[in-house]
Amino acid sequence: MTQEDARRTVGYQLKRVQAALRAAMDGALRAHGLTTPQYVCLELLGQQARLSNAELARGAFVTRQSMNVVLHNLEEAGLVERPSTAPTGRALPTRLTASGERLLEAARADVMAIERRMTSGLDRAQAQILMTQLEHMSELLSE
Amino acid sequence: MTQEDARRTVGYQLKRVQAALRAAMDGALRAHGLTTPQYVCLELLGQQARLSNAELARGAFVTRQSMNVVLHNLEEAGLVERPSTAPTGRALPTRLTASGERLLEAARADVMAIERRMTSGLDRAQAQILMTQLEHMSELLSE
DNA sequence: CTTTGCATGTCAGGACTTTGACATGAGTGA
DNA sequence: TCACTCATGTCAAAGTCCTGACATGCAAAG
Repeated sequence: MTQEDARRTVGYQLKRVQAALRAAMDGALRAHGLTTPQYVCLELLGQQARLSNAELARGAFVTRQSMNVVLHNLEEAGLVERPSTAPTGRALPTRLTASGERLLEAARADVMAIERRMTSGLDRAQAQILMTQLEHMSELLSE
Repeated sequence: MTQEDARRTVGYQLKRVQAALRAAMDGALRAHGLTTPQYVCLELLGQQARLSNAELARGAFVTRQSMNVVLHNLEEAGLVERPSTAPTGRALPTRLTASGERLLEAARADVMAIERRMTSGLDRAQAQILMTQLEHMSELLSE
């Protein structure tokens, strides 16, 4: 067994790419005053408004508690708004503010550039296959 | 733009798989009394002994400080050993103990099973291509 | 109607990780 | 020889995140 063997697993390379991606995103988002979890939260809200804290947490793969502090920070910055009282149940549906939408659009441009750079070695068909494979792998692990 | 668009990026699916993988590994390793970072550390040492703390940190994609506490915990558990004084420079080359090797082998079996389950939708050739693509993506992000 | 289960928001506490900083040792070039 | 650079280990402090727990509100089964 050579020294390379453990690094030659899909799991290890997955972690390596994810670490590099996270670092790249942190760097790019710093210019916008955002952290990566904050950006993910804005992105989720940009695609579907009225998401609750718990739904956002699942979408960002963090706990409700972690998303809660992210949400509070975004609210203090005036980027999102939540009703002070729940319209139904306990869920507080969150929305982007106007400045939140503007910041999201600006930040998204930089993040998309990173995504394109990361996948610049793949053509569109390959990228599509890769994404399908990744989706399948998630499902295989969750069952 | 539909609500699915942001989730349909390679970056998002990457994070999703990595989260599922981390959860699966945490669950499997708990039976061995190990955390995922601890296992990664043991695995790196199993393939190449005499690695320094800084080298292990880079291999596990964490900071030196984080790896340092991992190493101290492993040392307390008698799974690794470090010289109290540096043979050259400041680096303290770490080695697995006999019980560390035994635990690594037992834990590795479970982790490999997870890796196989994750990639069970791919044949050997596809898995190889996937790993090569991931390696390339890391390099594109780091440059 | 009651009760049971389930999901949500929230609090407290602890564990883990990082940022920033500093001193030490090795190698390099002037 | 000497200053400079680089990498390493280590300390302090802060931030981040999670585990565990609890109360509230809705829905479904009894």
